[in-house]
Amino acid sequence: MYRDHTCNELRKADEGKRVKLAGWVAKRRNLGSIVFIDLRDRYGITQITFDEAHADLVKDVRNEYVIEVDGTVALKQTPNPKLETGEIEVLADACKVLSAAKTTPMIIADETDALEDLRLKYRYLDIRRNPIKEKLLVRDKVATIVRDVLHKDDFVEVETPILSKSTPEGARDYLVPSRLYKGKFYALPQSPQQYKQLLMIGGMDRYFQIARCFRDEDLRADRQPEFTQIDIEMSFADEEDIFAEVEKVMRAVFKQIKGIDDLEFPRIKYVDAMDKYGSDKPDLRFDNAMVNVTELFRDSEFAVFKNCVADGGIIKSLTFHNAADKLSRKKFDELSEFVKIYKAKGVAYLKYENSEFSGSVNNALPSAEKEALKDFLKLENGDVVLLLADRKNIAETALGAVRKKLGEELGLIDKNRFCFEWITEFPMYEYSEEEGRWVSAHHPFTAPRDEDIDKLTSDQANCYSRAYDLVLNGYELLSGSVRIHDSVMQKKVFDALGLSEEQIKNKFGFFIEAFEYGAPPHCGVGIGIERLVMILTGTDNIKDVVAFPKTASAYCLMSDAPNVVDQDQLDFLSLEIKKD
RNA sequence: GGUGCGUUAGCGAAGUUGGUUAUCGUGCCUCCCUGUCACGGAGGAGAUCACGGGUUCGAGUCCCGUACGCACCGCCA
Repeated sequence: MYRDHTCNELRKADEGKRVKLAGWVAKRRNLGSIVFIDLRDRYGITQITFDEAHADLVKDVRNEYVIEVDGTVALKQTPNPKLETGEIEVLADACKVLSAAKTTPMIIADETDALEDLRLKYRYLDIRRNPIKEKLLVRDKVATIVRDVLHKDDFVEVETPILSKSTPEGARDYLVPSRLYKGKFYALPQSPQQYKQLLMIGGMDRYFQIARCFRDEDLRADRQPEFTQIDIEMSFADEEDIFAEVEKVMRAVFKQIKGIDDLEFPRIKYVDAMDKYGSDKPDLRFDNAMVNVTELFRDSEFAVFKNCVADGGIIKSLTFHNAADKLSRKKFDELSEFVKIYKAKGVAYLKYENSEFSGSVNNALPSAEKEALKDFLKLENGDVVLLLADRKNIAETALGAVRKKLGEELGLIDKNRFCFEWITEFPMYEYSEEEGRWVSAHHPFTAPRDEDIDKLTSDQANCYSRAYDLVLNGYELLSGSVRIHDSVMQKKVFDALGLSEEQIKNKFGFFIEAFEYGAPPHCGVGIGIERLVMILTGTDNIKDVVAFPKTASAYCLMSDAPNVVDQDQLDFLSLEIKKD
């Protein structure tokens, strides 16, 4: 036996007790003939004291050595309120080195000066630090709560294949070459989508899985190439059923982890979200909705606005109260540069202070137009109005990005709030310039809105679906949809996507066939567990909640994956590496 | 695929208009210290300034390219 207590277990009441602890040397403080060691394990830290008679025991012990210590619990002369075990120490009389350690390349403490790339290279050391360790513990807790809630509601956890079939129409797949079938490939699942729908056809009624998913696309601060989804599917259910179940899961998670039990789940249609917030995942922790002011400037004396409207564009406004003295000329210049990222030409602004206007378009706009704007937006002294004129989607997206940026910079976001919203009725299709055809906005098994069924193949641009997202604090937490369970309707969607009989058969053959043997109405979701844990733990970096994450270029700094393989391995797979 | 920022002892940073021996903090090593908990004090070691090329009498500093890291746009059914 290496230990009979953990490093966060002993308290005042244990005074005099003989104990055995084991862990890592977090810190060694040598005061001459007395030596203090902070012993660390997963649970916490306990101070071990080696007095004059025993100091020699740890003469050669250094930071991060793994040691086993015997001793007696004693009260500290001066307690340390920063530690849970701060009132006691263990007076050691024996110490055994279980493992020596080299000097670590980074300081292993809550506050480390190491940058992220070094922390990724030595991730196992980083995991010893509380900030990372605690996030992994929260993640474990979330998974436990989710399993608990869903099991109580009769959901069955079923594992689906990792070696699966390449799914066209979507993200790039990670491919795995087959040895037995020369020239053929498995694909790692982007999500268990088709399998879970087949489970519904298999009568599995209520399914869930904590499922690893893989997408070979470029990364972001909130996106990894492999990630985990709480995947749920329900039969004989529609939006109301799945929303209720997801809300139940979220309430349980936030109650047990955050002690919060007043969550709300408002619903916003996709078109309204884009109109008001310029995003399909708006952060509703602050209001500041955009307002369409196109009509006010249809006949504007300001040519830029007038021409924009004449060309079919729109003008969006965004107001910030009491911000006139907080936003400088320089900041607006910066914003005008910022919106160019989103292909907008720039952003204009007006300040209304002391009942007077100023700002970039103050001179360009006649008083009457400014007064009309003031009345329309009910402007008050101290207000700042940003105006962006452009094509509809550019104006919405660019000003929406400004909304998010200034919301953060002006401190409008209450970090302690958790604002959910369901975004509903996403477009059924998006036009792909690249492919020159309509593609599924969600996936081709998504059901259209009942009232749009006649638009499926005739008016793709105005056809909306029964797809939905759950957004939390500006993050897309989950996506889902009511699925098509009718072969005839499915055929129509494939037609709209321009897929031939042949292509349908090749790409989805087995899946389509299954629907001919009795498919129940069903719907489901996939909840991104990393994003949920990110928000619960207050980080904006997905790597913080993944044990062994990849870099922004999908590389593992610790293991150096991906790597070159032996010629033998390639030969088995009948693969040849093409020279550039 | 694109844009921006970054790369200087183990780690984190400074380094001015290009100019002598590259600075600071921390970590590491040695010594001193019986109540520390970011212990304290004294001393010491530790750098091909990411890589390749160029400009220059002279480059950590300026220019070009490459690699890597980060963020964003495209992408992510």
